[in-house]
Amino acid sequence: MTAPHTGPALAAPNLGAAVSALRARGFRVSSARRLVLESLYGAGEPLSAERIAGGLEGRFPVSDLASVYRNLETLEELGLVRHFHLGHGPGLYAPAGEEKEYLLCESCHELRAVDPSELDGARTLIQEELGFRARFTHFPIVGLCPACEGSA
Amino acid sequence: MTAPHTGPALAAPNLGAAVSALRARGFRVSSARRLVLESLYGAGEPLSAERIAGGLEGRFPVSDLASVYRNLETLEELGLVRHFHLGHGPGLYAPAGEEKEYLLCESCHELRAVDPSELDGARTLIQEELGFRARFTHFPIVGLCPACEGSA
DNA sequence: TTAAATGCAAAGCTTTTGCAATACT
DNA sequence: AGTATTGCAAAAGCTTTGCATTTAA
Repeated sequence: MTAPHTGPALAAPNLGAAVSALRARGFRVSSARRLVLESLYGAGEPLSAERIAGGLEGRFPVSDLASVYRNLETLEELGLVRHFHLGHGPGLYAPAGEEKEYLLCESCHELRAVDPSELDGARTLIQEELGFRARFTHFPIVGLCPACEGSA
Repeated sequence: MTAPHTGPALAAPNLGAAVSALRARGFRVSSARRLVLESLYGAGEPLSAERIAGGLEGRFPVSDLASVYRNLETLEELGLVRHFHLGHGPGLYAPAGEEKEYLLCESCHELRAVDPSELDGARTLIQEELGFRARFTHFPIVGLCPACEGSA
């Protein structure tokens, strides 16, 4: 928690840039920390801490879960990583940047990832009507998918 | 979990109606179960299971946490109760019906409850554009409140 | 009477914390 | 060399489960 430096969010487009950002801010690049970044950038999908610590089914060495959590926290404070929740399971982590927003059907539990631009209409409307700048990135939008809405 | 009857959701406007609904469906009205309902209808605000079991600061007798959870689950399956999450804390429970939807500022953590009608514009737009019927009742909409949006 | 529901204890799952040992810079 | 970071172990916070006992109907 006591970090050499803490500043505003910055997203890195790839592993190398993330490592540079760490060094530039005075953070060490330990093997455990590098492993977390490699997993996140290598997976191409959001990961749970457990999955990262487990080595991503053989693609990476197994590592300590507590350290993974600590690194994810550090990386998130730095703005290199974000986490979100899709339901009652563990939190999911991904490199900051290429955010997706999620629609979760409360009936059939189908999960649909959409590009933020697809929700810009709603975002604008909410901002105009309520003054609130919505980011649907931390929790999914829960509701009924077209199929379940139809049969309701 | 093995219930005498399970059917579609029904909201009850008050304690008496909820008790009747229970009986009508063949569920027993035990003192523990009644206590959960009394707390939920009496509080006027969403409650955690822990708070219900704790007797709501003296307003009700202390009861068993596991039973509270089991009853909340039963009542939710029946459609008399719903639960939602506002952040990383425990789930919150309230009588079904008078739903609120929540806006949570990710910067100052201000929580704003809004009437569902205030989000109907956005709901309609999302339905038109994505075919998805959004209910912002299980997770809050996370983003920036007017004040924090202004200073960003 | 009898099966639903309780109360207690224990465990499960996710995340956090304390601390001595290690390793990055 | 000095301190950020690790690895291990233990605990914390929320929720679920097993089971013998109680109780509503």
